[in-house]
Amino acid sequence: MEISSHQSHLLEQLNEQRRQDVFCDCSILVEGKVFKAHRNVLFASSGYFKMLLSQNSKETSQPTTATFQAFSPDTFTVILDFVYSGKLSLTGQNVIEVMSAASFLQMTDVIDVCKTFIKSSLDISEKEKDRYFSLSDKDVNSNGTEHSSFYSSSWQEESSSPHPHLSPDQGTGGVSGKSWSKYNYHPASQRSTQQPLAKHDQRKDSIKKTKHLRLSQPPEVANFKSSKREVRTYESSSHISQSEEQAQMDAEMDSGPVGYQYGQGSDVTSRSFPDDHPRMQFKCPYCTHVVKRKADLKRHLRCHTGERPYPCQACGKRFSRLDHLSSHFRTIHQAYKLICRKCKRHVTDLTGQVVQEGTRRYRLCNECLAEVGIDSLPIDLEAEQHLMSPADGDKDSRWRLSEDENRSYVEIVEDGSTDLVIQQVDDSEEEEKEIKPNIR
DNA sequence: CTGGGGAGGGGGCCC
DNA sequence: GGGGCCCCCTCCCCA
Repeated sequence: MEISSHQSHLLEQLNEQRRQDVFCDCSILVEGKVFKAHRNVLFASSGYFKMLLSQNSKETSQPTTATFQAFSPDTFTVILDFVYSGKLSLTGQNVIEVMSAASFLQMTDVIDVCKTFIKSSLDISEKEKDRYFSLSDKDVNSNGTEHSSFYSSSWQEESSSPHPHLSPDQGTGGVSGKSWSKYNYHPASQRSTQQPLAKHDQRKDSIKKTKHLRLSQPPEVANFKSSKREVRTYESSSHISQSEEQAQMDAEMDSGPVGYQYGQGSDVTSRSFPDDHPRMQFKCPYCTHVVKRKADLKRHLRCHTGERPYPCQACGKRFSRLDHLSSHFRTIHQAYKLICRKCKRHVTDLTGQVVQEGTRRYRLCNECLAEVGIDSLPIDLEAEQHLMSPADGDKDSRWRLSEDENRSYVEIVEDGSTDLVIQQVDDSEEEEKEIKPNIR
């Protein structure tokens, strides 16, 4: 026999105990404000606390204290209220900081809700939403919550390793003495967190990891991806009514715009970036990257969303940035080195072809091509297909091929002065499949 | 095994 | 705000 109200009642009781400071065995100090809580509850709700308390599980006799300085008491209030009630009070003003705090505290549910909240307000995310929420492998948890696919895939792929570099022992102040008192949370701008990856780009994992570790920063830094992975591995006890949450989020969205500006108020700026003067900052909701310009954030976000709106008209390979497409086109399709890779003789497009081998493209003269074998797929044939039938999502006239440009790739190659034809398209599923082999 | 080069990708920043 | 350039990094391939 099961009493359905038991869980909520229990949580209410715990929340009441917290308010009255009854049996609270944990103090969290956030910018001078002390929050009382129960270790058990924190342990069960946050991967961060779980690990910290696990490290100090033998020291249960002493009340513990944690100190955070990067997020505000208000933010932690939202977090703590969620822990004890399952209700997350998100607004356009606090969502970034709540998400940042949640990512540090490894609270997956909160992150997901924040992510959805932000995503729904992002103009660039419209088509991405379609992709992630309808086309890609949906990840629906027990509450019916949808997770963006790249998050879930990342977690699943690497769910085995406990985060190696997020250890309380490596903490900023370290875990002092018997407990984790003085365990400080570094400002977001100083953290090196792992960025969630686009699902198709697993290789970047190692790239970014190495890069970020090298660039940074204190070793105690929480790895964003691995943190979430860890949290997911743990059985999170923090539940949230998604329908309620969605309704709340919708209400929030209706109430006002959600900006990415991080630190509109000097309070936020000075808190999160203590070394900086109060100025406009744009913080990535997926990682701790901070940029000065909104356009740069928009560009940066593509590395998280996997959006590649710039397909190469010659080979179909897609790029997240126009300048990368231009660079690709110059180096690959406007080949300056008109020499046969094999015999090193000068070769034109009449006497040879551009051959693709894996990600490499090079020229071979017809003779060497015959020696190598007919099986080598001339890239030109493939490219011709693309040029002859531009992508369907060509909604913007400025991306359209001009009459002069709208000729076969063979023609273009023959004159040796191929012009870059740029076309911005939607990321439809079909196209995604079509070009997938080209995306590494 | 190693070093060099090609290619892709991300960030900063100027125009 | 977008385009574009520069710089840097990593991965991959090849000699």
